[in-house]
Amino acid sequence: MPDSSQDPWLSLLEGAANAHQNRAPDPKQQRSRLRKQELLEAATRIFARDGIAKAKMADVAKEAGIAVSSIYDYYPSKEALAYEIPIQRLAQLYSAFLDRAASLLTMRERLHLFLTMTADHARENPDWARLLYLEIWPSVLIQEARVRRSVDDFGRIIVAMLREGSWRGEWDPDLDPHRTATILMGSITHMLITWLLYRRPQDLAAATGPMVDQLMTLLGAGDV
Amino acid sequence: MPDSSQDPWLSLLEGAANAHQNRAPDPKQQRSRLRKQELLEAATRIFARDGIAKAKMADVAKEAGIAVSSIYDYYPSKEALAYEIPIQRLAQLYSAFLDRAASLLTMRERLHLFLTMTADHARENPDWARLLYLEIWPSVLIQEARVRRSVDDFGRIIVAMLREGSWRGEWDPDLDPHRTATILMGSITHMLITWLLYRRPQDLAAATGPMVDQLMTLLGAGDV
DNA sequence: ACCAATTCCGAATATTATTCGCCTTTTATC
DNA sequence: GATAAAAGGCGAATAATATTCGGAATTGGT
Repeated sequence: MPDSSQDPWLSLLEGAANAHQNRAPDPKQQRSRLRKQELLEAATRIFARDGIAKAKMADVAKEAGIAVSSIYDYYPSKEALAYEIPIQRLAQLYSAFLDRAASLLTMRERLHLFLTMTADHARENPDWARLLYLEIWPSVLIQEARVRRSVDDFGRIIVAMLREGSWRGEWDPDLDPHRTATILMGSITHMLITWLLYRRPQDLAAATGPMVDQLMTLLGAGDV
Repeated sequence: MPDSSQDPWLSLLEGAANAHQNRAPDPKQQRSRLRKQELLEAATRIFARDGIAKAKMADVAKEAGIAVSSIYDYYPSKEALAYEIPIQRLAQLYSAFLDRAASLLTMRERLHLFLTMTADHARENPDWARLLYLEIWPSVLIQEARVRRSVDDFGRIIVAMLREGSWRGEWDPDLDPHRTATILMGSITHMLITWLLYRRPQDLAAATGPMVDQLMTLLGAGDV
């Protein structure tokens, strides 16, 4: 295990990758654990199709093949059910990035990878992405700490990587990390939103590379 | 009046500035027209505070000082009421930009002004901005043509200005206008979302200039 | 095989958007 | 300024749907 105490961005990332851990223990019976996961996946499909507000618990129950009232044995409310969805997969993304980032040498490469993986992750999980980017990310209503943290970690990771790169001299040390992070995150999420709503660009995978390349030019050249 | 047939971006902008025109005629009685506007403003406050989904029509009615059932004399549903809000003010923004853009000479200056005015408009109308950027813009659910058009016009205007600037040689003609527009819009809206949710940066007015400047460097230098 | 905990479900309950019927106010016309 | 027609206003139903409740069925451990 790398010594994360030396790298603030790394320890932040490790924390984010583990943030999905429930405080509540898993259900006792095996049947229940399976059902809980099935239910979450059924809910993802229904919520992505109809939007959280308009989706009916009756439809979720039918999709999952259980009774409406049984949903409440697993999640206390429709909201709680909806908010559980992004947490798991965001943590997966952070975790996968953690693995692959280790073998890279520069922060520039890592930043490039992080943005690319974010787009790929959305492309591979479009239902989840609809829910996250179109409904949950910008929601005024989310007070629940775990959700907020998962989402905010995204920005914190980018800011930390930008700081680390400045420190290492990979780009202009005067670059404002928050402003630059806003540009990077905003551009990627806006590309994803456009794709989710209109399927443009048609070939998201092909469009991601040039987009990230153009964004990286913002960083300019460093003194290395 | 300028000859908009020569400038695609200009005719687009003129169309957008007039898009708020209702097809339905205004109510006959003056009392009613005032009430309708008051109701819209009361609804803006309540929806911004609670979110559209959680806001109660009873609260909107109380805020507006009328009976719940009277709301339905003006708007056919809660959704229709919510969606009316962004249309009006977006058209105001486009219209104000149209006025001020006329006196500028370069597309670079116009693009700069458009982005700056967008941020200022949100800062001056935070309730409206919460509704637009946090709830309506990314909503999966919006099929209503007028709302969708108002929002999409924003992107179309930027793309048209980018094309015009390329044509005039103000920047690299190979710049992909859609990709660049995604970066510009995404960055600005993400900055606004962060401000609306967390009030960071604290001084949005002061942060807007540097943000727009940094974005404009993406365009590079042209052959002029 | 049996017990206790868990899971499941149909039937209430509660909340809230929307509709309805009737009364009041305004506007137009003379 | 009287009157009728139209528009505006509201309290009381109605309807849709999230959530709770009580008890039956299932499971896992012994």
